[in-house]
Amino acid sequence: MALFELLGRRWALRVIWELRENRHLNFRELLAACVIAPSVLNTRLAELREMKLVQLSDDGYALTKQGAALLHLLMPLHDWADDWAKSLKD
Amino acid sequence: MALFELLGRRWALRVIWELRENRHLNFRELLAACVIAPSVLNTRLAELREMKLVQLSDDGYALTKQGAALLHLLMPLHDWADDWAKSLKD
DNA sequence: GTTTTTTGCTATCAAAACAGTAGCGCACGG
DNA sequence: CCGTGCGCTACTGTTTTGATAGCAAAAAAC
Repeated sequence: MALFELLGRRWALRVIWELRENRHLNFRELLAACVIAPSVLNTRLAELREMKLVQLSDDGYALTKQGAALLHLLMPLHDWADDWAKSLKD
Repeated sequence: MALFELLGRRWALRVIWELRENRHLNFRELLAACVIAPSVLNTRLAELREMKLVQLSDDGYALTKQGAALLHLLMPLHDWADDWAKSLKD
């Protein structure tokens, strides 16, 4: 389960999420979107690039084909999180 | 996205994974299954219990209904990880 | 063609999280 | 009592993260 090791790092999921819908964000936009320290963002981006989930193109960072596929699987999780958050309030 | 904060912690996903298929594992079994420090496992379990994803019953730790629902969404991710791991070797 | 701005990224250092090992307190069976 | 198994804590050292400042290079503006 190398995936758990990758996703079980702070901001990994968040970065992928911010690049949803084929968004292209540059370093500083990602920085602002996540509200994260640049040093951490940089190491996380390096890992995600190493893993071929994210790539840096001319107009900013974006998901690779595989990254997009992963995000696609993550979407239902997002809906679940809403219900879950609601149920926690009880 | 409070979910990202929860899952973006080491071993959180792994613990949920180890409790798949309605398994009931006690503290030491989880310890052995994950190969993790007891202090970390304990804080992770505390968080997961707080989040109502895991519960401690008479015969060990197990997923709550919501935890099981989350795991269910995580399963396809597991399959994807296989393909992904293969494609990384190229 | 030299300032100015923008961009990806690094340096530094403090705080928090994690890892590894030992062991405690409690319940239960004998 | 005494051992066993349980959930869990204490302690110490390492790694990761957080926060701020700033650099080098390229593009833009003047």
